[in-house]
Amino acid sequence: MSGKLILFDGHSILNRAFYGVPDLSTAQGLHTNAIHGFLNIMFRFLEEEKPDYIVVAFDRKEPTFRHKIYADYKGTRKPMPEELHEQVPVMKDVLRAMGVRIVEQAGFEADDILGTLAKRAQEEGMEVSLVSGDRDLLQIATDRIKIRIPKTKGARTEVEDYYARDVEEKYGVTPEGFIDLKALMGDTADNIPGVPKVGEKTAAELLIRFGDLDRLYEHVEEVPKKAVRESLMANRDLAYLSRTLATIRVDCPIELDWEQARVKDFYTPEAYALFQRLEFKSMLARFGEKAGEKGPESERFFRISDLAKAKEIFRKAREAESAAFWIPEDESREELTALSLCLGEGTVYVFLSGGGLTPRYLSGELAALYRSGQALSSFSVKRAYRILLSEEEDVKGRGICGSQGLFDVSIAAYLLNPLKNDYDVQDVAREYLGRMLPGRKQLFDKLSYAQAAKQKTESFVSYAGYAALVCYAARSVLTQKLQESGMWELFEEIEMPLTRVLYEMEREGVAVRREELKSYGDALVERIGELERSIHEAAGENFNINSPKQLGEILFEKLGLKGGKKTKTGYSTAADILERLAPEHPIIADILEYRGLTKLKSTYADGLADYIGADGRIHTSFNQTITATGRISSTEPNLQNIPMRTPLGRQIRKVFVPKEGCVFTDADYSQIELRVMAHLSGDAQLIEAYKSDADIHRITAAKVFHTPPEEVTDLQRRNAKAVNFGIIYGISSFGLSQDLNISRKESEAYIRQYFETYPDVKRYLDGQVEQARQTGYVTTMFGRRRPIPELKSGNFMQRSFGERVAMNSPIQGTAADIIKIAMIHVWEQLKVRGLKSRLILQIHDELLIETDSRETEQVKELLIHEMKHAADLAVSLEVDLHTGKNWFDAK
DNA sequence: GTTATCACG
DNA sequence: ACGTACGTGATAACA
Repeated sequence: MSGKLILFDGHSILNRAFYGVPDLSTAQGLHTNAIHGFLNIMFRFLEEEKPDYIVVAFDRKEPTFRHKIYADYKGTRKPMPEELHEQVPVMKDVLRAMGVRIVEQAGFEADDILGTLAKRAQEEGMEVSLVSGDRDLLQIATDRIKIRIPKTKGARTEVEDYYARDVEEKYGVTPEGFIDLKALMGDTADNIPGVPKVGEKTAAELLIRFGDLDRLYEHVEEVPKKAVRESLMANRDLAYLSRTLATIRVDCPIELDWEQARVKDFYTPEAYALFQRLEFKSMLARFGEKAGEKGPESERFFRISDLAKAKEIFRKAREAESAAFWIPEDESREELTALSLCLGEGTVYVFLSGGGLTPRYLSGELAALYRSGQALSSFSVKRAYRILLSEEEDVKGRGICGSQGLFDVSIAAYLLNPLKNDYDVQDVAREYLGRMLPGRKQLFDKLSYAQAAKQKTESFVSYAGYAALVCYAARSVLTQKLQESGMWELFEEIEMPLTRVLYEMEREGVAVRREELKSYGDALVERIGELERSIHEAAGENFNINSPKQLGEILFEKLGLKGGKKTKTGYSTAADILERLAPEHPIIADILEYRGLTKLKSTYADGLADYIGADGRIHTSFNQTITATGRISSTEPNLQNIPMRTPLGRQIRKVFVPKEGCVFTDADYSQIELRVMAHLSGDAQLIEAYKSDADIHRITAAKVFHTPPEEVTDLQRRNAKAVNFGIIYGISSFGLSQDLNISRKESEAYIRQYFETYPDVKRYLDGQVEQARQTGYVTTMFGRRRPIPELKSGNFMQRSFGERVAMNSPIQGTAADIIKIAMIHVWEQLKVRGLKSRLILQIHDELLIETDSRETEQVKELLIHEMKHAADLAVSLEVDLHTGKNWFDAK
């Protein structure tokens, strides 16, 4: 019999993967990193070797024959961490689902099973590879049994291969010699005793001189060192016992027909379902490749370029129950070179411009379909508005912000699990439709998306078709899940209307004075140069101050400042560390100033300039599916982190200006998160504090420090403020002590006193953690969920993080919900009142309106009103409003 | 592509 | 004993 057998040491590879792969877990909180790592290793070897047979061996938890002869065998071994332990049965399920033969046998270890199978296969004429994470198995290497040990070297994994001759070459002993070596020196990992006084060196010397254990004992008198000789003679039984323990058995009574181990198609429906449950995205892609070859996805998409046919289809579309569409992503024009439309499962049309169809016609038909009131589902409705709204801005009869009946698949998927990175076609298809679609890479092969779109290849048609199909099919599934989880109203009344608001905010953009931005940057350059010279002089050499590595070496080695290591790569040079060091050396102050100025220059002065469009305005993107808590984020550029806290940085806001005839109106919520917490906790003291309409930090300081409010010192107020923030972040005494630069003890006292002052706040926060433990998630006032898988972790750090998140997310999330509601109401009011003023930016608790000078009073009134009344809380929502001729003045 | 740092709420 | 504040995005350095 010939053929190739590959054997895997189950626990050893799983163990290696567990410690080598960063923590991963599913939304349900099941850890999966070891399984993922195992499969990666396994696939890698399978691809390389293309074996005919495969077996994975596992240990059983019952004692083995070794325990019978030596009770302490493996006695020193620590139990497996829970995060790994829970993965073992799942790993076995995965292998079974893939049709991989698992062998385990009571009374024997995986090593014995592997040894037995390897020898048996060799005798039958097979070639054998044995993959294991540890070196114990080297003893069974021969010239036809190759032991393969994956090693993680830096980021890559390398494999060490050992035939018998490689073992001799590297270790100077034969594979059998390995057994005797262990018998003499013992093994702490397995708790094999060995002979006292004999370590690795001595054992190797003895074996080189005498050959093997038997011959060593025949000539034991010839051992030169007295101590060793006597120990050997006194511990003869122990040596032989150790040898037995160390010997891998090759005669286990295993019943295995090789046919049961034959490599078959791993990509079974069972494996698919399991991978999906484990959220193994990249693994599922393997099914996609297979699917591409075999083509079980046999949908046919109708390719349309004929005007008469197109007209007929759009007529049908208006009468269909509902429709889903997809449009190309990177077209900024208000016309369409391609459009796909799904009117029911199996009815997908892909329109391509050219022939009788013009881009103008396609976009017009889609807009008309929207205006007809047809329910439409799509990915990124926000992006689609440029087409949907191309003919007229106001759409009557479609509810708030014209979004009624529109369904954004990505947003729905985001609400159901906001922790994911992507909500694209493949993700949704996999997650909610149980279908693996070919990814772009597979579909377009070497072509980029843009090239494929331009050439309108067959694969482009199928990509477009799938996208519409998925939108259509996902709508009902996602709707049901949103309803079941109590998030339908959140979706329908907040998130969907918001798409329109954000679309128009992005389209409006904000005007930026290019020349002023330039001169702001130029002014920085001079001072940066001065600082650079001064720093290099103080250091005594030129180096790159921007490199934390080089800077750390200069500060902590050359200049000998004490800072120690803080990051895994070297010294930390973060600002808070340097600030503590400032009195030690004048260079520190310069470095901090240099850092601040270069940040302003590169990120803001230079960075923003690249985004000023031909219209003199910056159009950021507001993303609605990024954050875990429900906030929106801003990218390209990020306009939510424009400097504010330092006087110089703040100056940059002067370049953000309203257009001719306008002023800026800027309104921000006063301590919205603290007020939300007062409401959610129902704490009478905190609510009362807010009703008194005074400085909350001062009142808190008075209560916490038992001082009359008017006698509260600045320091006390500052500390109380830090505690207030800490509470919202999911307080920890360590964090607070760091922030205030005080001792752990003092911060603990602050926290204790805070909770004594506001007892229901404590009850509330504890309740959130408890609820998260019970259900796996927390919710905001408006039903938004955040799953917290970290709470199930066995890792203290992860679990603590989960607890803090459980406390913070409902607060941050509710505040995010409230300002979203305010934005929708403000947008609507501007619209119904027929005002020219426009909402242009949102910065979490702040709204900026480019206000027509004749409308300032109206805008002021409506903005304050809508923000204050966006939600009905136990405390009032207060708003600070300013106007100005630029963003600096309006804050 | 990842890491360290720092800008904002 | 563990080693921390919550949520983001952009840049430069370095692998």
